[in-house]
Amino acid sequence: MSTGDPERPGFVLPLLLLAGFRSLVDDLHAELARQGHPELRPAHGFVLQAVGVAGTTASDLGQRLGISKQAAGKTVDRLVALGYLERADDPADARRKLVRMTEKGVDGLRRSATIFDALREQWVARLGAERVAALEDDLRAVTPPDSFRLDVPGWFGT
Amino acid sequence: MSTGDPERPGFVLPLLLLAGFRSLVDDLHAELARQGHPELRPAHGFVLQAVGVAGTTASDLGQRLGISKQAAGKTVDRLVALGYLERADDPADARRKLVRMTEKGVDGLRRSATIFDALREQWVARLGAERVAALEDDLRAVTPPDSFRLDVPGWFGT
DNA sequence: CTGTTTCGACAACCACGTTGACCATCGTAC
DNA sequence: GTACGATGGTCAACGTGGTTGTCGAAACAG
Repeated sequence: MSTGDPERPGFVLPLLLLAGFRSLVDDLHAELARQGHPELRPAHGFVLQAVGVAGTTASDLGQRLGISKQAAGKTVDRLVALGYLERADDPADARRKLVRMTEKGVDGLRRSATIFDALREQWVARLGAERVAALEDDLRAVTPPDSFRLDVPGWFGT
Repeated sequence: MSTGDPERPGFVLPLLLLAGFRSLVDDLHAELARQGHPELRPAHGFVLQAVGVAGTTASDLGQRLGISKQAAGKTVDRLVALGYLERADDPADARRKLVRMTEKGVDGLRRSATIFDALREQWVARLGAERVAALEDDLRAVTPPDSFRLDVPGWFGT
């Protein structure tokens, strides 16, 4: 931080983690915008990932993301409006509405993966493959295995 | 991710970074709640940090956090309502309203620092001091030096 | 004294989350 | 076969953390 205060050691670790994450995500979306997906927002990639190629329902999506079914439904609405997802009726159950990726959605997700791979390569180029692998191993060791959620209540919120 | 898809290598790095950050922040706020600060939200710590012991103004705060002065003002409103910040007139400039931490604010910030220190110690206990230091060094090497911002547009937003 | 800049506030809006309520449908148990 | 509980989707109201645009009051430079 730029504030002139103590700079307790503990503060820098979370800040660095956040900075690393933000750095990757910012770079990803700058590149995605260049590749024809300027509307894709950081959270959208996670949602597309959670929808998966097989498709899902809003309720299930909510569970996967650790958010309410209503929130999941709203997010799906936005992605549908942007053309990344589409809804279809489930012939076997009239209550359910299947959520599937469109071609555009698949393209966005595929490009995201490719760009993330390239960004990881940049880290490897700068740090060396072992350091990056060690970083991942260490983070895996200190984070709960189920923490691939994307709830981030309110982001940071509520 | 639990989705049965390719698991491109690039995807896991940002996810791990986020998981590490979230893990620290979640633990921090669980402990802060236990220590009498249940209302403190993740973003608030960064704001208090940015306000600093010297105090500041809403506009300046916005610049430090990389957000608009209006957004900074609203955040200050909330922290004031919670009793963590207070506003005072600037005797030298009738336009400005100084923003300062209250005793409660100082207490919350001090406790946050202490808890973060303890959490870092847990990582050291699990990974060893050199690995944690290496992790920090590596992250510093791959993130822009100015990236201690807390804008996170919209979270992840807008 | 006048014009420009700056600060704080207000209003409208958006993204993303929350609860609570409600209706339609499905599956089961009787 | 029907009544009933569980499930899926949606609507409404709300909270938080952002955005932009406008505006008045105070400061400052000419």
